[in-house]
Order: sequence, then structure tokens, then C-alpha cells
Amino acid sequence: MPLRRRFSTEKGTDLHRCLVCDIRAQSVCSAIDDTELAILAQASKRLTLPPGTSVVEEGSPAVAFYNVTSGTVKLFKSLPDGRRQITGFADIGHFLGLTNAETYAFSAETVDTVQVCRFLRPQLETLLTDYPQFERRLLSEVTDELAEAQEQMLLLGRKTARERVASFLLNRMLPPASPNQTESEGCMVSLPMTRVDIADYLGLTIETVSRTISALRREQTITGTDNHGIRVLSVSRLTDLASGQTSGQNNR
Amino acid sequence: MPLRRRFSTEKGTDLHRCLVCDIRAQSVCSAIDDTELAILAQASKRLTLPPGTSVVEEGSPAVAFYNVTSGTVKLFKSLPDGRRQITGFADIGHFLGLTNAETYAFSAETVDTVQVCRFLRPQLETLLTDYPQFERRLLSEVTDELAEAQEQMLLLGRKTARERVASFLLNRMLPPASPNQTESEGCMVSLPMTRVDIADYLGLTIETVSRTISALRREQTITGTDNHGIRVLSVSRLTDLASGQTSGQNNR
DNA sequence: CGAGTCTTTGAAGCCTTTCAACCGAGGTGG
DNA sequence: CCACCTCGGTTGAAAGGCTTCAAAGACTCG
Repeated sequence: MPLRRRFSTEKGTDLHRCLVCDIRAQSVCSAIDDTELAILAQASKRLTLPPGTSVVEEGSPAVAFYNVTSGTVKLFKSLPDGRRQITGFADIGHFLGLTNAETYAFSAETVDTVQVCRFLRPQLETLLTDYPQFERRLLSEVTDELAEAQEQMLLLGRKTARERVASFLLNRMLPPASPNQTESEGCMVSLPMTRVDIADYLGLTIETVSRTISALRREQTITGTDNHGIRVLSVSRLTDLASGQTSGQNNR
Repeated sequence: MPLRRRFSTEKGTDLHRCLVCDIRAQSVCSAIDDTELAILAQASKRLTLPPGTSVVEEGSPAVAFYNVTSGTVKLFKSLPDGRRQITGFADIGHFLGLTNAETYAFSAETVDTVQVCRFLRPQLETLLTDYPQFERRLLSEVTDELAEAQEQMLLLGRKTARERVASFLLNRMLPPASPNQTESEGCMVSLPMTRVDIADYLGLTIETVSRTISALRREQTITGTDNHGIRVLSVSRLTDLASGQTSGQNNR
């Protein structure tokens, strides 16, 4: 509390924001020392965005870089006729908007209510130059991102609909809620997005996604009536499905 | 020549190698000052690899980082049953093998005769730490790589076979050989890889790739009898095709 | 409770794949 | 020297998985 008062009176902004940020450890911001967090807070601005808000737009000037602190943002590219490919979902701790180009090569839109920290381009540049650990951390994040993109290319180019959906559910599986959660209870899957988004992420149609999920439910691989609350019953079976290690049966 | 003698006697290795490297300007190495190139040369080793050589293998320890100085390397991921997705081609000036993980998440194999400079992991780490410009340049390269990956996801997830092949040919189009080359002569396309590789890159079968290229030839959009020597006759038509801006006619 | 949105399910169609045969170039060995 | 084999590529015909088109069910929110 004393901290809050001290910092917020200092310049009118809450410079302690980054200090109390509970997801800092998971993001690029963890690269900045505790003692210099005021600089980080000064370089960025926290925004709260309602669902369906456009964060960046393909082709518009790349003026800012964002760090997601809560909620989920979808990144996508579109063709002139409206076909869309979601290239990834950025959720807690992930960044978006990094580019060498003058303009963004992709669009980004919030899936649910999202909080982001926005860094304007010049301020990001300063951070990168002044804090090598920050730059290193960012390099590490982009490298991971690239590895994920390659995995997704394998999915889009070579996997069947069943394999795609199985891979997707596995990737979005949450860690067990309690440490003593039994295997039989199954793991929850985080699905804040609609079927349209899932389809555009997996390179399928909403009908195919729906049919495939229904099939998995019928086979008792997953359960959950609520569309956004699916539970995985057999992780091992889903893992096999995801990599194509399954006899061709039960495809309906 | 005096340089060669001085450096090569110094430690028995050709430390001037990087100084005379004619593609340095195009690669991450351009970030290192001329005066410190000996350090770069010491940190790396140049290798010449025949076609079909495995450079890195999915799952094996990630001990090295490579910079391609000539030729083309294909990067790919595979499924247990052998299905393969080529995630990219690394040619002159591009790097490969950067990862945060203990093991590589992809494989890489030479397409033709390839020259690479190999940096072992600890030496790369040292360079990154000692030369912030080097790290910055690498960040920039990975960022570009990620943007390309997103473009490829759009292709794999949402484009038709015709659109994929058209996009591929455009991407691999070489700049006009001579500045006064007329538009009508057409641009050459660099295709060192086989149909199998093209198919695995575009998420198609070799038959579909072959049929599509034949169709483009029949329509006079491209020419060239030699499989690895294709010439684009109408860049604008190909551009329209690549983004789906074309009436559905002439698909055969 | 009704309008709109999201999802599910069914049936038909189509683009790509699969299966198969053929072609041409390059290398080999009798 | 040329038959023979292999390999990469092309082409044809049939099959299949996903999409498209269509309609009904389920959920949300004022």
C-alpha cells in the first residue's frame, strides 16, 4: 500500500503495476530486475479489452507490441475472399505484434475479455537495447513460437481432421486442477473460442470440427456437454490419435 | 594475401574466412564488426555437405547452430507413419538449428550441395552475450522466419492446390538476371528440390503438384521443359492465382 | 419468451488422394 | 553398345475425406 501511494503520486501513473503483476514471471517482463520495474511500467500501458476487439490489423502500421496478461487473443491472416487462417492463440504471458516490417503482416482480435500491456515501438526498442536479458528472453520466446508454428504446419499439411482435433485438444489441456486429481477424472480443456475459431485454426470447417468432436464424445475419449467445457477421458488415446497411431476404425 | 598468411599461421585455422565471406552481408554474421571477424571465424567451422546429407535430426541433442552459405537445406517434421511436412527451405544467408530445447524438434537435410558454418552451442551463447548486435540481428531473423511460417500456415490451411503452387512459384522467383530484362522474358524460378519435396512443403501429393504445374504450363502462365528450370510468363496472373483472385475457370 | 447466434446433424458434391500405368533420362553391366 | 533397371516425373481413372448446402436443435440475452 505505501508502495502504491508513493509510485502513483510520483507521476500520476501506477508505476508499481509491474511489481505486483502476478504473471510477470511467465512473460518477457521477468527479464527485468525488481529494482527497475518502474522503467518497465513507464514504458508500457495496461489496457482492458472486451471480447471481439481488434488489437492489430493486417496492413496497418506496426506501432505497438503487446504482452497478454489475461484472456486469449487470436492471431490470423486472411485472403481477399475472406478465407481466414488463425495462426495461433496468444494467452497469458504471451506477446504479439513483434515485427521487422513497417506494417503488421497479421491481424489480432480478442477472444474473451483481455488485458494487455502495450509497449509503443520506440519504447520497446529502448528496452531491448538497455536490457540485454530482456532481448534474450524475447529471442527465446520467438524461438519457441517458431517451433510451435512448425508443429502447426505439420498439422495443417499432413494430419487428418481427427488428428487435428485430437492435437488441438491435447495442446489446450490444462494441468490437473489439484495435485491429487485422479487420472480417471480426466483433464479439462480450455476452449474460450467458438467453433469458427477452432475451424479456422485447424484448417477445417465448423461442421467437420463439430462432427469430429461428437465422434470423440461417442467413443468416450472425451466428455462434456458444454461446448467450452470439454474433459479428456483418455489422454493416452488422444495422444495416439494426434500422431496417427491408430487403426483406421472408429472414424465416424 | 598477407591477411591470409597472418591469420592462418596464427592458430592453424583460416581465421580470415569470415572476412572474405561474400555472403556475410546477407546473414547474421553481418552484425559482427570487421575488426572482430577472427572471433567469428574461431567460433564456427565451415562444412561442405553433399546432396541428401542429414544436418540435424528430430529428437537428437541440439548441439549446434548452422548458417547456410551456399545451397539449400530443407527443414521438416515427420509423423510416426512417415508422413512428412517440410516447414521451410533454408538457403543462402539463412540459419537453422536455433532452439531452447535440449533436442531438435525438426530434421534438416541438404537438397543439393551445401556449405554451412557450424557454431557449437556454447560458442553461439558466447557470441550472443558478447555481441548484442549479433543477438539483435538473430532476433530480427527469427521474427522474419515466424512471419513466413504464418504465411505458410495460411497456405496450408486455406489455399487450394492451384493457389499453393502459384504462391510457391512466386516465393521462389529469382530477381531478374539483368536489370534490362524485359517483362516478357519472364522470371526464372529456383527449384533445386524434387517434386516430392515440393509436395511435402505444400501439403499435397506429388501427383497433384505435377498436374497443377502442367495446367499452369498449358495455360501459358509458366514455361520450361526442364523440371528444375521453370520460367514465369505472367507474374501478375500468378499473383492473382496465389491469393485466390481468379474465377474458377481453367482449373484443369 | 422470442430473436439471434452458435452448434449439431444429414446428404450430396467435389477436390485431392490413391492406385496404377507410362515416359524419359541416367547409370550399369553383360 | 544396348538391354535392363532405377528413379523422378507425368497422366489417367476411381475412391475417399472433407466441404458445401440445408435444416433443425440448443443456448444466450434483452
